[in-house]
Order: sequence, then structure tokens, then C-alpha cells
Amino acid sequence: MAPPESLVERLRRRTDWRLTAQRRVVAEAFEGAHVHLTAEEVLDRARHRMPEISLATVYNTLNELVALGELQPLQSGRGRPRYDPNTAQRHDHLVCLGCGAIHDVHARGRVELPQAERFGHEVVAHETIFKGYCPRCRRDR
Amino acid sequence: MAPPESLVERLRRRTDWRLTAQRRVVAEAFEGAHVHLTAEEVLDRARHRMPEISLATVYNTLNELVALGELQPLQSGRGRPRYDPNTAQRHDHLVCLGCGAIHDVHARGRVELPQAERFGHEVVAHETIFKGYCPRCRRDR
DNA sequence: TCTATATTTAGAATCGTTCTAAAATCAGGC
DNA sequence: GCCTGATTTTAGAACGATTCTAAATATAGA
Repeated sequence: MAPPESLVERLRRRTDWRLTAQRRVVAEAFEGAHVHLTAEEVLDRARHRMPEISLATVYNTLNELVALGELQPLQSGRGRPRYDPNTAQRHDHLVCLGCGAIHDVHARGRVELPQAERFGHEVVAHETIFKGYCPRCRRDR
Repeated sequence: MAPPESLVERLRRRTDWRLTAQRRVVAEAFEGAHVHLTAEEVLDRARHRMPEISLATVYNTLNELVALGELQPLQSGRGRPRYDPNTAQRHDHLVCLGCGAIHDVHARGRVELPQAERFGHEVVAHETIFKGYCPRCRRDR
């Protein structure tokens, strides 16, 4: 699978949203694969490149990116929400029930929701969450 | 499909956890199908039967039931966590992106996670989340 | 009934997030 | 290059949800 275009790259192309210095360091926090950060982790990473950035700006930016469809909020299990920059490609998630770590995965097979089970909903997407224990948490049990 | 045993019924059988009057009214809040309540909704329903029950007890009880595996916390989309009493039967969820309502459903088909995508995890469960718009929210768009 | 343990409770404390209003920055027109 | 209005950032206050604390109550078992 070709590596997806990065969040910063996608944002650079947008004309409806200014990519300021602060917004760029927030977006750059999401570089890499399997990156699903909490707001606090984004602040940590952003401060690394721009120590004076404020918490309010991090929250503002995360909320704007969600509204633009450039970040998907993930609420897996316990704890605060995490943000997934991989919005361009359909994918599934593997979450560790021990430590909460999340990997992007692609399930094999196909599922669909029969009409009788839709309760009148218009279904627009689906995602499968696999739950388990990562090597480290498996050892600690 | 046979209706699953209710939460209260399951709790009655436990010997490791006292089913006090307060805990019973909390558990009774989850009677019915497609019931996925927030803590606040549980408090409302519990007060109906026991007006003097405290918020702290509701939170205590919800957390204990999650630890016992009798409730599954759901974090669908935005908003506070909801609790699902249907832990005995594998099932999937259909969530409305407009209002956040959740239905229990059973997907048709089969998915699995290839070994190469497991990153060393021991996979113990999976769940598919279908996202869409309920009849009411579809109309409001 | 007595005693030790478990449970409940009100209210304070904490935590994550949003709000507010002032300061800083920026784009476009001169 | 400088104004000017609009946008963005910011510190700190405010807020809402949840957890904590420590005292009161209820319970099980002797």
C-alpha cells in the first residue's frame, strides 16, 4: 500500500484555511505511521518545535481540523480522545486493552449491515476495531 | 435470537459482589434493548426508583460493573461515555453521526485480522461500528 | 447484639476542555 | 512600505464531568 499523503501536505493544498506557524507544528506532530495522539501529546510534540505555543491554540487547531475532516477523533476504551490523521484511506484499528495503544490495520473480509438492521439509517461508513493485548501488556498479565 | 439475560439477572448470580438496593436500581436502569446510557441518564433513571441515590454511588457502581466485565464503556463520537449492558453476546454497533444514538446490530459477513497486521498482539475480540444518520438527523441535514 | 467490613454519601477537589477578551499577526489595498 | 480590517493566538478564567475524601450508614457473620 502506498504511504498516504501526510496531514501537513494535505493542509498545504487547502485554500480555505491558513497554515500558520502554530498550525503547522500541530500538524507536524502527526508525522509517521500509527500516530494517534491525545491533545496533551500534541502539545508536547508541538512545544518541541515551538516552545511558546499555547494549549488553547492546540485545542483550537485540533477542533478545526476535525471540522475540516482532516483529523478523525478516536474514542477507544478508557481515557481521553485521540486524533487520527489518516482520514484519506479507509482503515480499521487494533487497540491494546492493556495500554491503549492503537495501530492502523486493514481487516481481511467483508461485513455489511442488512437492511433489516439499519433502523432507517443512511449508513455512510464503517470501521472494525480489533481488541487484544500487545506483546508488552501480554507479558505483564 | 434469544433475548440475552438481563444485567440484573446476571448480577443476582454473582457471589463476589453484593447487589445492594442502590446497585440494583443502577442495574435496572439498563433494562430493555439498545440501551446505552450516559452516567447522567443512569442517575435520572435510578432516581426514578430511589430519589435519594447519590451521584457518587452511580459513578462507583458504573466503574465497578465495568471492572467486573458486566458493562462495556462505549465512546462513540463526541460526548460523554455510554455504557452497554450487552456484554454476554458478541455484537456490533450502529451510531448516528448526528445525534449520537446507538443501536445494537449484527453485521453480516466475516472479518479477520491477518497475522501480518497483528503487530504481535493477541487478539481477543472485535466489533464493527457502522456510522450513518438516523431518520430524524437525515431529515435535519 | 456486637464488631469489623463494605457501602453510601455530600461536598470538595481535580482534570480536561472551552470560553473570553485583549494582544499579535496577517493579507490586501493604497 | 504602510494602513486597516479581519484572522489568529494567547493567558487565564470558567465550565462540566468525574474522582476523591472522610464521615455516616448498612451489612454479614460471630
